[in-house]
Amino acid sequence: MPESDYPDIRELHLFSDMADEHFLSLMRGAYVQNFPPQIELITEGDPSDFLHIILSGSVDLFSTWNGRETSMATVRPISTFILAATVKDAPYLMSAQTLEKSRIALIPSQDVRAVFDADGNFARAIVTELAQCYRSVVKVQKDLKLRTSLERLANYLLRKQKNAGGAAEFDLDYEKKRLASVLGMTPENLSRAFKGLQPYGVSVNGARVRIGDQEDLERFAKPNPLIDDFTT
Amino acid sequence: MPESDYPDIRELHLFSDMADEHFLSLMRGAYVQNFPPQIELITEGDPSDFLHIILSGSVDLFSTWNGRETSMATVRPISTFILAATVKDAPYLMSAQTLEKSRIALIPSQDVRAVFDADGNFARAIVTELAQCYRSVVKVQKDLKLRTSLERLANYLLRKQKNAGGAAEFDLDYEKKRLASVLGMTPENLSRAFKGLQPYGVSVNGARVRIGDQEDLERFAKPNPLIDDFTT
DNA sequence: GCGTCGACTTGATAAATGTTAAGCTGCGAA
DNA sequence: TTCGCAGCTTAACATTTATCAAGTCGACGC
Repeated sequence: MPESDYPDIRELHLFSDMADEHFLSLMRGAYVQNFPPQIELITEGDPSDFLHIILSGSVDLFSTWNGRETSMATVRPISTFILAATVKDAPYLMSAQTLEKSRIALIPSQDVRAVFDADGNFARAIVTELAQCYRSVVKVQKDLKLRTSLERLANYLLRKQKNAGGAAEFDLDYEKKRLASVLGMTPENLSRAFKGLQPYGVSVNGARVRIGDQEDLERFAKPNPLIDDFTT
Repeated sequence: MPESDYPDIRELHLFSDMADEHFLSLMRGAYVQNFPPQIELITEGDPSDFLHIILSGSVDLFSTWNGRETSMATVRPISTFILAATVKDAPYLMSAQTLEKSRIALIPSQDVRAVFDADGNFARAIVTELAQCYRSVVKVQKDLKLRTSLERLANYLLRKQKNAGGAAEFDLDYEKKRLASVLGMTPENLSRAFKGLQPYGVSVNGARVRIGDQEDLERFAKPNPLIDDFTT
């Protein structure tokens, strides 16, 4: 891996507290690759040979069963993914494909496990990261089980709006087909759901969303930090 | 905590490799309590003051939103729960209530975090535990998003059967109302789903389930280790 | 400009799931 | 024993969501 990439990775919470010696040993075995869009990086069920770190671009994590497919999450820079499979030395549970041109660092899983055994700070950082991941998935599960698709969309839009600094207008950051899959519905149903939110002041034009009356939408969506706040 | 409880807890993977000194310091601050059935041990949103370890009985983890409630998981001895909230010092995401008379150990969260900082072996054990929890929730999410309720029930029954040693008959281990909630459906729909599995040789009498033709049911259920095998 | 393609939308219809209400059944208390 | 109740089932109906089939629209290449 080019040394110019070291600082970005070193800044990641996961690597910031570990000993230099261990960090360098991880980096020596790692390499960086550029991938075009729509490349399948990982296939679920395969052994977890590498811990992946996305440096630029974006990656979709998805799963399939019996001819069906669903999008589980989207990964954006700079973060790792498939950490749990790496530390457990277990098969990947999700597949991964690039959504756009992406730069990705790959660290051999056995190196990660070796350093994890040797460096307590690294182990502790992994704990924090995994706890975060776990809590995020629990929130998604609550979202899926407790809300209708209309409510999921409404809360999704409010979260995006918050991310966009609270602006009344913002852009969806991926295609609607994928958004539908993330929210656990069909594209057709997503179209209808957007219509269903019009009475609460939501309008859409392509990828551009406008929330006319945030309070009105919130009265309907009833956002809850124990489901919608992914920072805690 | 009575010293007679130490060995059971010490055997838990989470505590088996840590230094004696640290284990004892955790136990000194801990205590054990017996709870009657239907007692709410934890309320979601509360600060995570204790790591809980269930020594006997069983505990339901559930969540609520907007007047709705869903069962997220059931915890059985001997294991910990609410580990992620403890290590992150973040609010509980789920509530917990005893299903039956239960004996539960409580370790102050701040003690866990302190020992976690001091003991690398403990930190590593927490990583393995959290990775396991994370992967389990991902599997549940795949189950929810990729399968219909009939398919979820069919695969649930096959998993239970495996747990029961492959016997053709076995007992459901909690009431159907709760099972319905775990599987993400209403009790009425669960009744219909059991009927819907009759053509595949499933019969039910109270809590007793009989799988007449396992292969036939498997042809319908299409179980997949990346969803249904909770040991990896 | 023209055609083509993919993303999205729309409407009609079907399937899955939830809701409401009623009734059954087994069990424990009076 | 009888009553009352909780858990479960059933049936009718309502709602939600998916599926299928057109149809619109805009981007792109030729």
